Amino acid sequence: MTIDKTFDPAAIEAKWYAHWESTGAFRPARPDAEPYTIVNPPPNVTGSLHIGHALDNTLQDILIRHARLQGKDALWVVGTDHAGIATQMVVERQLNARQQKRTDFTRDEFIAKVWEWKEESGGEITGQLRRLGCSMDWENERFTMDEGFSKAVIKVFVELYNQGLLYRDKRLVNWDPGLKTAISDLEVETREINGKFWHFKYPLEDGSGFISVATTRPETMLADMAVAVNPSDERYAHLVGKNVRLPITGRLIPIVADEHADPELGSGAVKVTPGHDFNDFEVGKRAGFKSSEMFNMLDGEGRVVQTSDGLIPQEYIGQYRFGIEGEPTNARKMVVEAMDALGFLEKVEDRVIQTPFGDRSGQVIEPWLTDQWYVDAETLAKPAIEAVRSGAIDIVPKSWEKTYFNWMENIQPWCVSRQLWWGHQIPAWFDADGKCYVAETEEAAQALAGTDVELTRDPDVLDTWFSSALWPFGTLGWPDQTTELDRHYPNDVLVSGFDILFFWDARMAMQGIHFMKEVPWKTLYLHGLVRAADGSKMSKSKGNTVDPLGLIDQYGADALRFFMAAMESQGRDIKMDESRVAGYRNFATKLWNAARFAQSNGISGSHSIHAPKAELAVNRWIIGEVVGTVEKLNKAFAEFRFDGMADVIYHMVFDQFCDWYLELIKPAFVDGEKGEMGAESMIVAGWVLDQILVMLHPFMPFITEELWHALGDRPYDIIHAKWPEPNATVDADAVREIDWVIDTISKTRSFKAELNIPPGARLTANIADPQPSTIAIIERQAAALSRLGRIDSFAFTPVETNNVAQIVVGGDTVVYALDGIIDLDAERSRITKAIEAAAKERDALAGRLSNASFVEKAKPEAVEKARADHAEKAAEAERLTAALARLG
RNA sequence: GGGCGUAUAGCUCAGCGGUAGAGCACUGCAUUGACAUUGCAGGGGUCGCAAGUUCAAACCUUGCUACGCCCA
Repeated sequence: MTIDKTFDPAAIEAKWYAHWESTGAFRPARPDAEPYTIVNPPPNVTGSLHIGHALDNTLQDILIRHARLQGKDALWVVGTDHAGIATQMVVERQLNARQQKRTDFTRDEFIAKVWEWKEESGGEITGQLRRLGCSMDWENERFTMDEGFSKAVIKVFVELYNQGLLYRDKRLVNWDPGLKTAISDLEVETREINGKFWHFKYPLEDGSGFISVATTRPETMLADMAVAVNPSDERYAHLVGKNVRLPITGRLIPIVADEHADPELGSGAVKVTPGHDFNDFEVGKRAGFKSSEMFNMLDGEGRVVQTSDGLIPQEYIGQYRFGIEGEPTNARKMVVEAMDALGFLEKVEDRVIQTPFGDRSGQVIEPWLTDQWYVDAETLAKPAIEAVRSGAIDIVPKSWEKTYFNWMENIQPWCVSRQLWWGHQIPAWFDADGKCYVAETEEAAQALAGTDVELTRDPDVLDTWFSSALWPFGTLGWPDQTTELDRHYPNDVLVSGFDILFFWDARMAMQGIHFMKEVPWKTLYLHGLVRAADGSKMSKSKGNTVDPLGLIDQYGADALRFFMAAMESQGRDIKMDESRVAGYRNFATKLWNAARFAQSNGISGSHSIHAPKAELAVNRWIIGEVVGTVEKLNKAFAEFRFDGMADVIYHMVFDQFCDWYLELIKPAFVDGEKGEMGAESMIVAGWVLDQILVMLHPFMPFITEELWHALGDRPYDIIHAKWPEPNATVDADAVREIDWVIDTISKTRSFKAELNIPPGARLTANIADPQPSTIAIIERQAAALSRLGRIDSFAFTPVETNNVAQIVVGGDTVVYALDGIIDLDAERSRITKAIEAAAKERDALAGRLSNASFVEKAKPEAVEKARADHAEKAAEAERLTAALARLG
């Protein structure tokens, strides 16, 4: 197969992906090999590929492809998340567009519609992950609500309940009045908004005066149950124990002493609304109120309802808590106006208020007293903390450990019930008295309750994260003891953005350790966010998102992937830089053309992963470069340094292989130069190119597979090739020889450019007093020196003229006679600059060496190196000085 | 208020104790032969500021400044 002149990523990407998938290349099919496992963070079934997915999945694919090349039984588990709230919102929006709403249907009808939507429109992202080249095990694609996974979720719920680690409780929750469901602490986002601070006078019951309170939520006074003052606050000591006659409702409430009241803030006295404020709930409990007695004055949408004492005036009932679009009035406004009319409004201040918002709905969260299910996270967190402390889980980069510990050590009960329809319905049934029976099936619950008892199932569903926390083992067949589970749990590494460290990673650690008695993964690799070019966070609302598919269309998936790897340094976000994506497209093109050159010269794939035997220095040298590259790559993989990996392979391909090696062996392929050198170079070049393709494959899977096949008839695809094991070492003699050649050529090019001598000008070189090794090198490398350095010949005699350009290479001074074309002043100034540079370094080293403390205290290697460097620089400066003198 | 991170060439970033690096951008030159999605050569940095530790600091310590994120 002849390689096309132009590299067209689109032409090869679809072809190879389909080939891999249809041949089962992504399946773990090496039962005798060491397993290697990653589970993919399941994207929302409603989702489409954004730039963050591109990063996250590229990193995972690099690790999986690398493991596969190492011969491991690599499994990359893939699937999608049912994403309770997000998916229900999508389908509800569709209904709204047809003037329908969820409640027009029965629960079963609605759920059927969501499944229908999922089958037709869900999972767009799975096709997009394929475009990125991700080698996931699609044949075992999972869904967090598929049958087997649902079984695992129900089992976990029941077991945690039976172990007392999951319980029902009446307490304040974060209630989202937009979505009309409880949400967890993590789903609440605190933002600062400009609000007001209202100061009210509350009249004392005995008519002896007033106590001032200030509040940011005046409407909640309809459910006030106390006024609190600080026990140390002498201004109010005499009032503690007295009662206040609450305006509007006329409720009689006590003045209590509580540390929560801050004497410095406002008047120092605060109103206490236990049913609608987290702090007040605690104050209320300390004041002796049971949670069942606490007043609730709002419904699920944030409208006023009557409190249990029936004291809220009728006109307030049904009013929204505060301003809402399209509503003429609201409870807040009415309370403030009423207090003003009564003469109880002292003043109103502007104030910045920390306000909780639902992260999905954007609504102001209402603390609301309801019955919900809670997981005892504190108990589950303990072994998960220990796992990181002991090193059973290695968090990379380590700096995240502190954040992990800090959160886990202060973890709160996790509210896991949601008032939605789409999700895992909670396996709990209630009898007429509200007694609860938790079991995996209705039959089992009935058995617990007794046959005569009529049961109703809890209508709520579980938090999506409750189910996805089981991903590392639920996808492997748990609770059944499958071979997959046995082989692939614990997973090797989890790759995730730090933004879901608490939401998902920590909860996986807790559930995994609890149910499997082993950590879910040995390494937790956390990466940053991909930011817009200006450093701002990408968001749809800002309109500054970059579409990874657009980048793939423009530059190819390989280029985008390489960009992600190259930019991924630990503990830092990635700023989008399209010019770098373009740069890596150019890199791919470079490789493509190098392969074309190889092919057109009859170079083809090798048959061994071990380095071929080589006599020529250039071949021994490039084999050594491969050895060095493999070592550096292996180290970077061991340390999860993706940027390091990219850097190493990039320079190997571009600099060592294309810029020098191919150029140096060209004479072997050109008639009239050195045809007899060709055979060995062809074999070595073919082998080196193979090693490069394999090493590059995890980063650029498409182009490497294409070139792999273009360069030979292969017994297997590159996706299943073997990671390089050159079985060779770096050859110091070869390195010295090729370094001399490269240095001579570079310095010759450089002086030409600086002296305005055409780069094509062919010159003769003189070395008056060459070292014997130099003569041998020149004999062997004459063709390369001629072709790349434009040096026709070397003479080992002094030149006759003073019109010369001179370069110092190692211990040799190479002199070019340039009568008639050289600008001697320019050459003098060029050499003077070089002398200054060498002398500066020489003197710096001399200064260091003359410092007795350095020689005494520094590491011996450092002293030795300084001596050697000093000798070298001194010799260079001396040679250059002599060269300058020769110019007259 | 607590924690974390970042500050290095015009831009995006490596380097984290022994002579400042890459890619892009910029300047000059080249070019029919793998490659203009090119090649060669070059200019450009008191490594945020200050003090300290050390024979030696971009790198370690402390403080400060600026920016970002997380938690309360």
